[in-house]
Amino acid sequence: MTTASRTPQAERTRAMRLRLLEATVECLVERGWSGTSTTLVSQRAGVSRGAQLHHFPSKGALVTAAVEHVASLRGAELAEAAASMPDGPDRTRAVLAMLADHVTGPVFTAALELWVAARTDPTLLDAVAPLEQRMGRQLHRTTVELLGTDDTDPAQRELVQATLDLARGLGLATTITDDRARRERVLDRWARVLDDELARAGRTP
Amino acid sequence: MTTASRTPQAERTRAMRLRLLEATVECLVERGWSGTSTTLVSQRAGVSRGAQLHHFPSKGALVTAAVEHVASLRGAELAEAAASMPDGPDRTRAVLAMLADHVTGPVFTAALELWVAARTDPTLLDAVAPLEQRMGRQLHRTTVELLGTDDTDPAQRELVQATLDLARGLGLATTITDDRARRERVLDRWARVLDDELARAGRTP
DNA sequence: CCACTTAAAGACAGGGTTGACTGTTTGTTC
DNA sequence: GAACAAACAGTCAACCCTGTCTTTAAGTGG
Repeated sequence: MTTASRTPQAERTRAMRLRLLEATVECLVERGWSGTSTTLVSQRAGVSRGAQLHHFPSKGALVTAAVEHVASLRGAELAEAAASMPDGPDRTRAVLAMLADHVTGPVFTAALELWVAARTDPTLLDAVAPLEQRMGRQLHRTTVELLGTDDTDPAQRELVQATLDLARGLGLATTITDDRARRERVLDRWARVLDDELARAGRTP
Repeated sequence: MTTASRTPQAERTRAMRLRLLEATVECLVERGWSGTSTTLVSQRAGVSRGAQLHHFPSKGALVTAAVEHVASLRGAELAEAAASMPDGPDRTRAVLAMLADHVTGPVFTAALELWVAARTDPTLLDAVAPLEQRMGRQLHRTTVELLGTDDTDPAQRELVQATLDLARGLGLATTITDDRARRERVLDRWARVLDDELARAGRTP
């Protein structure tokens, strides 16, 4: 027999790849896109350069995989936050808080780096664009569900879209100047406006 | 004589620097931050590497100067747009259109690249942060003026801030997926909501 | 007209990055 | 257990990027 194996190769592979992907994301967050070299990633992951190139033959392959990894992280983060959403009058504000947490966390930061880099890198764009679209839709759907809006009504739909764009904008602003107080004030205001306008547009909570 | 000079040195210097700065911005827009090498910039500007390093001794100096150049471009762009703002009921929508044009143009794109790069580059951050803050304030002031809001009223102030953050978010979204129709719909909706809420907050037009 | 300063050109070294390549170990399959 | 394939390790060459240095040209002021 082939005997029971001590350490299955599939397992080793998975672990190796995961370490590399996580190191890639860390580098992205700490050093930015141009500061993320394959050498640095392999060092940080504690993986030899040879092993790295075995699993990801090029930087493009590594980063593309990292993009998907980030996407799944984002999905998980989102689902988790959505699960523990309180009911009551403060629900709208809580949903906005969730969005704000999302766009001020490391996963969004990594995504932002990839996003900006992809703008001028066709290869990367091919990998990032569809994923971003998918994530965008999922975020929209989740938000609609949490807010209890009717997505077939243009008014409500566009208000949700505006909310998501606002969140993105706040996230971007945060990367360079982290003014939490300002962010909170804007979100407080937005929550009121949103409830107000959604009610007017005929939301049925 | 002292004689009248054929080509004054001051003029030559100005022209040289301007060519380099514009080439830098072009590179930033077309190639992104990591694709912007000093060599490429000098080639693109039609300036020898020696001359480039004479005017800007380091990449940091070049980019810092480019940041200021971008800032002044942004300021000019803004002032120009603000000057030709129509009166009447569509004024709010026109202001939003101006903001949208601003965040979808090349100058914003270049600024975005610098912004993201500065996040992980202390030297660059020192140059970018104050300028960005200045530009942010100017944009806010201009918007307040154009919308005719009372900036001492928290509600109106926060609505303006939200509007600017929304614009930033739309600009960011545009860099990767340019969905003009969606943008227009969101802005149409937001114009209505904004007028509505500003009226409620007591704006006196 | 001559000393002086600034502008411009281009070669060069040092450092870093990527991916190809060779060799070694470890699991898998017959 | 022997052949085979996959995983892993590390070196190396080619390349690019930055910034220093030397050299040449051009404008300026006495």
